[in-house]
Amino acid sequence: MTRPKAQDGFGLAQTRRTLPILLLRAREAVMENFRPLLAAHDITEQQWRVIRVLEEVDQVDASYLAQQASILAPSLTRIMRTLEKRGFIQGVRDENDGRRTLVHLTDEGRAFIHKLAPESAQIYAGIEAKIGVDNIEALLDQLEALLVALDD
Amino acid sequence: MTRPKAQDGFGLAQTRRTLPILLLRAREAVMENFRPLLAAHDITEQQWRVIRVLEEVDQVDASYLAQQASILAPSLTRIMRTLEKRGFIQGVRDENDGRRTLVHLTDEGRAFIHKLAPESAQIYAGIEAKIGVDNIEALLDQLEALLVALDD
DNA sequence: CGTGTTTTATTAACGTGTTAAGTTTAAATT
DNA sequence: AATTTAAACTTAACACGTTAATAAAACACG
Repeated sequence: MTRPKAQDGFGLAQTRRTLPILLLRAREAVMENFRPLLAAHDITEQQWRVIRVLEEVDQVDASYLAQQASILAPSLTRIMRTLEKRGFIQGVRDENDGRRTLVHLTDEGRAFIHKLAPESAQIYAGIEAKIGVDNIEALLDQLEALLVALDD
Repeated sequence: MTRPKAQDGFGLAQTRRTLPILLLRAREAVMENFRPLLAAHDITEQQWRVIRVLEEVDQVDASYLAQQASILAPSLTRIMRTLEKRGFIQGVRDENDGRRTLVHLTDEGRAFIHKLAPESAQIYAGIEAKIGVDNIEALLDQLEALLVALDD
């Protein structure tokens, strides 16, 4: 027995309670907690994602990096330029395949991550405390299930 | 008994399984389904949100509209200019409070929504079919709970 | 081989996200 | 009533999202 589905008169669900809106707001509510830290260190959310992915994988091509960080290729091009200017990453042309750019973190980039890591982990722990670790795990499971279900 | 938390060596959760990334990817996976429809009618996701909110409320001030559509004020200023040029909305200065702009849908804007509504509803139904209505409802509940828990 | 196709990445163009600063109008203080 | 403070936008500046077009390298295969 499901609850009645909230709709208007012509088939559209109310905007308040739809996946697009609630996923957007939930993400916004989560990110709000990280913004002060990121702003204090002059790094954007996307740049932070990129170097964190690099910290986990060492050396990868740009396409894989874009996919892992959920960033489109044109954005990654710009972000890499910024991060390279700042000395956090380095991109080198792949010898075996001249089309590819291999990217890796510099020591400076790694040091930057390690500098922010404790506070970042603390912020995430704070979120876990507010929501409940089990609730978060359940939510993550459902989100992964959604991705699988929608993966054409 | 919860599963072990996936972490790296210094406190950060793996990027693959965190709220920011999974909320982003889930939203992306959902929106992908709507993009063809929106593109075919030359309207952005955000513009569509704005006029859909207006369809539900009749006449509101810009601040409330921005909040309901989850759009920041500067973006809404630009979006309203676009939608007004296209004849879908109209903004009028509030007589009682000269700072406010009251916004309402035009007949043309309403007609536009009604034109897209069936296909939009159909797309959402397709998503519901893939994920399961009960799963979606459960997910929406959890997202709303997250918003409440994080609402400082 | 050489030509056509695919893949990888970049550039271009435009719209939105985000923060900060500026404007205009209301409200609050004194 | 005059000044100050707050509220509701708007503008500006820069970064990212998104699609389409371009460039260069690798592949396919006739």
